[in-house]
Amino acid sequence: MVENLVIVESPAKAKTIEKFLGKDFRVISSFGHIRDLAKKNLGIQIDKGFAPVYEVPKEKVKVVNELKKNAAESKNIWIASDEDREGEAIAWHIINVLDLDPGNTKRIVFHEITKEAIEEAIKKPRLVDMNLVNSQQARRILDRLVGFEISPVLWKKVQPSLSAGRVQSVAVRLIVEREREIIAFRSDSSFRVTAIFLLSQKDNDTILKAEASQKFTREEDACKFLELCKEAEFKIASITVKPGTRSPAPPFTTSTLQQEAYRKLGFSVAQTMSVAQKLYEAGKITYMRTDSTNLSKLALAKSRDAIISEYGEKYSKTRQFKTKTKGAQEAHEAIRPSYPDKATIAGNQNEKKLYELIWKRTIASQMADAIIEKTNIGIEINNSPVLFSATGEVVKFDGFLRVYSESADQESNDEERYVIPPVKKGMPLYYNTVNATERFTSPFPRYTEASLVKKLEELGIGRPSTYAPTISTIQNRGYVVKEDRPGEKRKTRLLELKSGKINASTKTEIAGKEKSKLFPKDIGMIVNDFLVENFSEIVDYNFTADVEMQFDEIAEGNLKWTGMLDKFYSSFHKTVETSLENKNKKTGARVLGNHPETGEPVSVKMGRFGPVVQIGNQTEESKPKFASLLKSQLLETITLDEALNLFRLPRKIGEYEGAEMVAGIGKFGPYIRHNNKFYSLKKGVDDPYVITLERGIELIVEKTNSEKQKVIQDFGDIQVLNGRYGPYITKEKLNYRIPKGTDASKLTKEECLKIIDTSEKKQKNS
DNA sequence: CAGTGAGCGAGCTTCCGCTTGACTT
Repeated sequence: MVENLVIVESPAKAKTIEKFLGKDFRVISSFGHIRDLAKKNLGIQIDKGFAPVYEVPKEKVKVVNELKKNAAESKNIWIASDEDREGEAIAWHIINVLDLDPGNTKRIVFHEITKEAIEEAIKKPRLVDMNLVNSQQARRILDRLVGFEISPVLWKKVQPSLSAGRVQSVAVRLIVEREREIIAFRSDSSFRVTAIFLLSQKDNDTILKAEASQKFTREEDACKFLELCKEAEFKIASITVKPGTRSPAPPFTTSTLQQEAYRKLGFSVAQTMSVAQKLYEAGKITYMRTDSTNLSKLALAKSRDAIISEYGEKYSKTRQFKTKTKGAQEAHEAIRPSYPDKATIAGNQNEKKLYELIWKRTIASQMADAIIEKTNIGIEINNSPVLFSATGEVVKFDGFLRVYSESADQESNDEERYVIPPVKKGMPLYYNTVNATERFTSPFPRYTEASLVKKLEELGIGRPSTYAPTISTIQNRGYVVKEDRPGEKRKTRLLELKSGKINASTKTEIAGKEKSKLFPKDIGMIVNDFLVENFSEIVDYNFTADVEMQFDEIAEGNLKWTGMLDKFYSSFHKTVETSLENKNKKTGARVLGNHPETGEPVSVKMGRFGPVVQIGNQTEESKPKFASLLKSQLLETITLDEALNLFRLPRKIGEYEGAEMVAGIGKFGPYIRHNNKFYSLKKGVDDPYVITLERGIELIVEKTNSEKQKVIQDFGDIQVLNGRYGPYITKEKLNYRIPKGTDASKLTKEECLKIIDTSEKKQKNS
């Protein structure tokens, strides 16, 4: 018999707590929820007051048995799941599934994993709070109703296997609407005038960079202004110095960690979570799924010590940050190093990098403000009312900046902080260069995974444990895609005034280049439009916030959960039925115009295998012609010309060795086909619309040669091949690594078999 | 690996939030 059994949600937490509590306590984990609505069917008996049908999922049976066994061996049972509505529900499910006595099972909570906090919690056990449990049940059931009633509508009206939900559908909506803003955006340009001034005509080294207060829409006006500058006298008219301070950002929550790890380390949201999980399991950081910016007293004290010993007393400033996020439940601490005195850790590169980021952010949050001095200098011109101004910044005391400063989402175009040379009012200045550069306005940027998480968090949609999975879901469903886009060339004009001469030139720059951004796909746009038309309430940006207010009321005991669901469902279910009334499917169909030669209608729509262009209609005599859209094209924006162009491929380009050569664009990009073999065209070099027979032959020869080099040794069923990462052995479609330092060209068949054998054994053991 | 665009239609797909491994490459 064990005196005390403590049940927590996470096994890593169990391990830590067991150390604090000593011999009389055994600590085990439930691994999160142990029970959920039935997987099959709805799992809700709507006509019986929304009675949920709970079941222990297959993968949780083992855990549940383990919990039962331990419970039977223990005198006192303490349930220490998190203090939020999910945690409360977990406690309630445990009591039910293990058949414990609700009056005699002790519910305890703590927000930080410190000895003090746990001992304190043990002193104040309470009972399970049924109001909180009911608010979780309302949340769970509402999500099931929304997801499992709307998704089947999509299967009927749009395509099978699609999905909709309170969280994912809003995430898709954000991306679709942003894309439409970008599509509708028309760029403007204007000329921005910048100058480099010299303090004396003799000294070329001390310069003052400044910008004109006025921009010019037309090139002639910019040019006229430069003409004035050519003759002008410049003088310093004003100097203003403003002191200011800058404060550190709060310690990391899941969302801010994901954002910073993306901006500073280039990690995807999923990658950040997986590395953080490793650090957590190794005891190096606190829990990584949190919405709280709170630090434990212990962490505050340890950080303070670390700062004072490393940087001195004046760099320390203990702060506690208030969590501002909508709907935050604050069951945990912020994400911080377990031991703030350790600036670095052992581990792989990514673990080290992420740890250091967390360490810096935490430490910086406990450091003094930086003291800044901003200087603004006004420069007058004697022959024009336009002013120039120079701004500079001097850091008087670096404070937290010594360790860390937060990155911004968009790289700003402004030049980095710049130190103004010593100047005096009335001082004359001499221009070195004055440039008028054409600058284009840009639309709102597309979302990255991380900036989407930020936006969702602002709207109070989703939870720390679901940000990463939500982003995967909307990509897996094909609603959105994360990719790079090359951008387009654009011409910009540049006027340069130097040594009394104005020089005009045209430059090309790349506009709209994107890296790892989220783009909507046609099916995402179609589903979104369908949901906005039929379920505007659910995909409203405020829907979650509205129902969250009601869940809070339930948790407070002011609202009955079944009543809340009843009210929601009666109107929601009506919209489900209305949405099924319209017989037509939603295909995103759009008529582009008529074929210039045959006059047949040309249209686009979502077909069975993806978006297609169609020429003509199905009649008794004739079948329509079809062509797939390219990956970069959207149903919504494709033009008649672009659509017709798709029918020019596949294209015969000639004959080679008695067989036809054809150029086309396939699933994996542009190709030529010859003798039923495919050869990829070179990116940025070849174009399937214009590629010639000669170039095609070149590509075929090139590929055949490299294939020849690919086979190093051939023993029939076993081959030694040259791959992307060097030589390897292949047998029955399985690949094996060759030990380092082996000469692949001298391997015998026996040696190969030996390598295969040992590597298979290794795999079995690991 | 790279095509297809209708055809009978059974049976399946799907949500959000808690937690980790078990998988494969």
